[in-house]
This record gives sequence, structure tokens and C-alpha cells, in this order.
Amino acid sequence: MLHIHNTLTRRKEAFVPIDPGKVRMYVCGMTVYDYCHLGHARVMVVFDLVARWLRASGFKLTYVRNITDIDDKIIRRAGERGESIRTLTDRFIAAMHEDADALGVLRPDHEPRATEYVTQMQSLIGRLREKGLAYVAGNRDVCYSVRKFDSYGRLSGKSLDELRAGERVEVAGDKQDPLDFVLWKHARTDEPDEVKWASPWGTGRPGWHIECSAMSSDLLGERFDIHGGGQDLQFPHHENEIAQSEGAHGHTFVNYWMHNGFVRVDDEKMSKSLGNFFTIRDVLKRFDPEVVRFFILRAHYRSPLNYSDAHLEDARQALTRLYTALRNVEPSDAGIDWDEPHAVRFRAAMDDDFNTAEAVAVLFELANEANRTGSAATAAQLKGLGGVLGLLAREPASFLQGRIAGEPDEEGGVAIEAMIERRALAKKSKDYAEADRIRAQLLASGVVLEDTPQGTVWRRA
RNA sequence: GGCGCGAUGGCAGAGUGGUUAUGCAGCGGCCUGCAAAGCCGUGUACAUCGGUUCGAUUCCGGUUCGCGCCUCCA
Repeated sequence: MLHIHNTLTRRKEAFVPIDPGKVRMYVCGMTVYDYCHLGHARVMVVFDLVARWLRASGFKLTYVRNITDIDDKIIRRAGERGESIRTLTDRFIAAMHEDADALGVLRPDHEPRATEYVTQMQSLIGRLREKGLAYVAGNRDVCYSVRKFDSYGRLSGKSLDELRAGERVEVAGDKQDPLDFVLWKHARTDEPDEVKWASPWGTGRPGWHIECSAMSSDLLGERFDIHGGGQDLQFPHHENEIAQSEGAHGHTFVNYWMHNGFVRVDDEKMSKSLGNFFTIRDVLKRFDPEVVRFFILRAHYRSPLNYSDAHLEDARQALTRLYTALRNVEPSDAGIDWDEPHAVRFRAAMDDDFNTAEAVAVLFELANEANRTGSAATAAQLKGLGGVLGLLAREPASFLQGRIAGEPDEEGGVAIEAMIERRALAKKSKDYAEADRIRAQLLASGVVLEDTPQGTVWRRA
């Protein structure tokens, strides 16, 4: 049975969906004003994996990952670039999809854009006003009154007094409590018309937190099973979502909260503000996207993940081993045999809060067994279980001979084959000096030759 | 300052109250014309100090160090 670590209780809990056999999951996605970095890659890959495993486990899943296409930074960036909000956000949404596709991240069932849900946000704010949980501040912003929501702080494990908003930051003077947050931002004259919506509280635009409450309830209902996102969203974003949704609806919002750990650089969180981030597309110039995915999946989703070229290279070597096994042993086209011992362990690992590190270890044991026995069934298990993780789906040669940057190098491949042919002739006439010279020459250009009973094969070093 | 998380072999990274994680790197062997790949073998790993226990890396407490959140952030 699947167990999930629930941030709300800080424990692993048996997963029981609200509707038997069905799961509804919402994940906070990207604010689209720039290219995605590796931290975003981790969220996308981690929850893609959760989605895949839920489906593999037989659940009918509805997966929503939102897009924030209206916020301060977007407005500022569009202004700097002299382009419309829509042009800017469309461009970065397209870029995000390219990156996600490359990493083998399947599209969620719904990817709602905040700007398409302003009506629903307004009706939610209206309900909060009716219930006395929201007020119009002196500056005409509509704010949520956190003191009126009893369990505020439960998700982040803090009390209101502990949070002490004044500790580190000057508080805007218009709020009744420093921790109150904006639901509806009153329009500023210097902002473009594109970010102005009419509302009962005057022209303006929505605050950040309200969009997720509105979109999730619209697409998944007022109560659903899993809500996910990066650890940094735990507070205040998810705390505020709970306050909004439970405040408006009067009942539990989400049963299981999941938060993935950070990607780090030199043991520090990778983030925009620290400026120590690597974009996905930059990393993909030097590493195969499947290596990046494998790198993410090799660690547990809640652990910190340190990024470095050396670690990516290590991941590449490891993945090479798996693909080498599939090259050495042709898998049968049988599906996964879930009763086979490796698969049983794989399932147990995944059911234990998505322990992909353990699941990947099982893959290596299958690779070893396939190499040892030459069993096509074992190779099929390897490929099949790898596929559950979104790995090992390619032809081994595509991975082993692939160039990182650019298109498949067909011409280079032909040249390499020609040299292998010449070396074969040299070997046949026992001219080992010539054969070794050719091999060394190829090695110098990053091509490794392997002589097998079926002939010579090559891969990139 | 408040709250929380973590410290595993050369590196990465799971896990467990008593028996092999796994991968990379290294070393020895087999295979090979030689290699490569693969296979076999190979590492007194669990921050530190106490406590509980027949027995702790695994449970409890202290200490040290690192990280995160408390502010936009995946």
C-alpha cells in the first residue's frame, strides 16, 4: 500500500483517496517570466514521477499544474522588455514546455493560467468577505485576516506569534496584522491596462495566493487528495492557500501535502535571488536530458540535491551502465511481471513515499542479472521498470552514441563506421598495430570501441 | 532571535536495533591479440559525547557543524 509523507503531520501516512480508485492532485507550477532552472526541473520531474506511479498503481488520476502568468515580476519584466504581458508569458510557457518535454515530463491533465481564472478568484474573495475573513485595507487592497483563521500556521508548524513578521522585514502599514496577505491588489496608475480587472472592490488584479485556491477548487473540487510544490512554498504560499480555501469553504482543503527538497549549489539553495541558478537549457547543452532526469530521480525527492558537473557526470556513467545492459541483452517485449522479486522490491520502494533511490538500485540489480544470465525476460523487467520512472525508453544506441548538443550526428556516425570497417580488416590480417592506431584515434575524439562476438560496437566516452 | 531538517565508506546516495544497499572511482582476477564492456572478488562507513538494550549507524538526550523557513522564490 502506498504511503506518503504528509507535510501537515510530518509523518508517512497510508494513502487513502477521497474517491476510491481516483486521485486528484494539484501542484504549484511556474511563474513564467524567465527560463526554468534546475529547481523547477526537480518539481516537474518529481511530480511527474508521482503522477506516473499513481497511474501505474491503478489510480485514475487528474493532475493539475498551474501557471502563474500575472504577478509583480512579470509586469516588471514585460515593462523592461517593452513587450506585452501576454507575449512575454506565452514565450516562457513555450520554453517551459520545451524543457519539460526534454526531461520526459508528461503534460499534466490541466495547466490553468491564472489570468483565465480571475472570475473564480473574485467569487472566492467575495465569500471570504462575506465570512468576515477579508477586509479592505487603507490602501484599498483587499487583505486576508490571518488572526481570524484558527489553524493558521499549522502546515508550517508555526504559531502566529512565532512567525513574528516584523522580525526581519518592515511591514506595510495598511494591514491589520503584519502576516495578513493581499487577496486583491488595487490598480496602480503606472501599470498597463492588461493587468487591470474590474471587481466589486475596484479595478485591480489578484494577489498571488488566491489563484491556486481558485483554480484547484474549480478543476478538482473544494477538497482533493494531494497538493504539491517546492519546499519554499510551504510558507507562506501553501499556508495561505489553506486559509483561503478552508476559510471560504468551511472544511478540509487537501488531505496530503507533499514538498520536494531544494536543488543546491555548493550546499546553498539554488534560487533566483541568490543568482546561483542554472537553467535547464544551459545544463542540457552539456548533458543528455535523460541524465538530468536520472540525476534527480537517484535521490529521494525530499532530500537536498547538490548540483555539480561532477555529479551529473557520475549520473551519466551510471545511466550508461543501465543502457549498456540493454544493449548487451535484447529485452523481450513482455510487459512488467509484477510478481517477479525485483519488481516486488521496486513496488515496495515506490510505495514507501516514492523512494526512487531504492527503486533505481533495483534497476542496477536487474542490469547485473541481465548481464550475467543474458535473460531477455530480465532485460524486459529492467526496461519496463525503468519506463515506470520515465527512463530507459530509448534505443540503447541513441543514448550511448548520442551527442549532447545538436542533432544526431549522422555523418560522424558514418565516418566512425568506416573506421571500424578498416580496423576490422587490419585485425583480420593480424595488423594489430594498425587496428590499435585506429582505436586510439577514435578514442582521442571521444569514441570508445568495444569488440563483441557480434562485431565491434561504439559509444561516446 | 524563533521554528524545523540533516550529519553514512574517496565521491554520490538509500536503509536498518544484531546478517550485501546501489552507482561512480580504486585494487586483484576472469574474459580479450591488446583493450573496452561484462562477470567474480575486494572497503574495520555510519559527526561527537552520554543513556536505554544482551546488542545501536539505526531509539532517547546533550554537544558540534551544515542547511532551510520566518521576505518574492520550485
